[in-house]
Amino acid sequence: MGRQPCCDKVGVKKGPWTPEEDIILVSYIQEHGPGNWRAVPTKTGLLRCSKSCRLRWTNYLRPGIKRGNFTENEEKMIIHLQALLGNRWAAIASYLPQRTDNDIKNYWNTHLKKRLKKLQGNGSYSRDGVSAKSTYQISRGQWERKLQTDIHMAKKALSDALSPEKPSGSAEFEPFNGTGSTSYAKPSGYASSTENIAKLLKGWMRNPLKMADSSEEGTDPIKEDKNSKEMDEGVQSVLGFEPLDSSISDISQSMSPEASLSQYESKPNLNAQTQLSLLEEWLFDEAVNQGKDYQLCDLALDENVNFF
DNA sequence: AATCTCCTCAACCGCCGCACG
DNA sequence: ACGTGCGGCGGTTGAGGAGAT
Repeated sequence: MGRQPCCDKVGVKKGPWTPEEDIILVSYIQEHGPGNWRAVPTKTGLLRCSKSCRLRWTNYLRPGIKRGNFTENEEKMIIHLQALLGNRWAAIASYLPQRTDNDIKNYWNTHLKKRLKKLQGNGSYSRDGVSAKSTYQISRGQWERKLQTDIHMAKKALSDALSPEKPSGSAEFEPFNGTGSTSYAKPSGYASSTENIAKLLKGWMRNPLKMADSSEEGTDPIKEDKNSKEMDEGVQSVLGFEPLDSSISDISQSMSPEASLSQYESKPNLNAQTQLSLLEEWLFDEAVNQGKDYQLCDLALDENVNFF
C-alpha cells in the first residue's frame, strides 16, 4: 500500500499551459487564494496535476514576479548567495523576492555558471564562485547559522506585526498565504494584482502574438498597471525613501512587500522590525563600491543587528 | 533558404520534511 | 511514536527559438 500519487497519471495533461488554463487557475486562486493545491484540479476542472498547478502559479502567474533581464546587482547577489548557500535556490530566491527559485536556478545554470567557469579560468574567481579578493574569516557554517537566525527573526517579526492582536503600521500589506496551510484572507492588493493577471490573460487571448512580443521584450505588463504603482508606493512607504534611479528602483522592487509577503513563511523582508543584517550589507558591498545603492546600504546599516 | 547546433526556460520528476490524525 | 498525505525543493528534461553554417 504505497503512497498515493499526487495525481492520477491517467487523464492528466502535461506540457505547456494554455492561456485558457491560466485564466481558470488565476480565477480560482483569485477567489479562493493559493493553497490546498490538491483540490485545485477537481474544483477547477483543470486536467492538471496539483503540483503542476502550484508550480504554474508560483513560477509564472503569481503577482509581483519579474521576468527576464537580471540586473547586475541581482547577478551579484545570486553569485554571492550561491557561494554561500550552495544550490539552495529557494533560500537564494528569498533574497530576491521578485524572482522565483526556478528562474534563479535556470539563470545560474545557463548564464552564471558558465561565466564563473570562464572567470575561474582567468583566475578571477575562486573555486566556489566567491571573488578571490574576498577572504572571509567567517566560516560558511557560521554564515548559514546567522542566515537562519535572520530568517527566523524576520518570520517572527512579521507574524508579530501581522497578528490581529497587535495591529501594526507594517501590516499595511496583508499577506496572502503562499503555503496554503492556513485560512485565506483576501487582501485588496493581492486581489487587484490577480485581476490584472486575468486582464492580461484576456488580452493575451485576444491578441496572443502581441502579448507574447511584449513579454519577450522583458516588459512586464503587470508593472504597467496601477497596482504596480501602488506596490511602488508601498515599497517606498516601507523603505522610507524614494528610489533615486532605475537601479535603486530595481532593488526596491525586488523587495516588494507584496512579493515578500506572498512568501512570508520563508522570506525575510524590509519590514519595520526586520533588519538587513551583515549578510545583506556584505551582499551590497560591491554595489556600494560602485557608488550605487547608498541609501539601501545605509538602511542596512541602520537596521543592522550585530551578531558578532 | 535550408539545415544544423546550441541555448533557454517552462515544466516534470522524485525525494524530503513537516503537519496532522 | 508512528503512518500518511501534502507542499516544497532541487535536479533534470525537452520543446521551441536563435544563431551559425
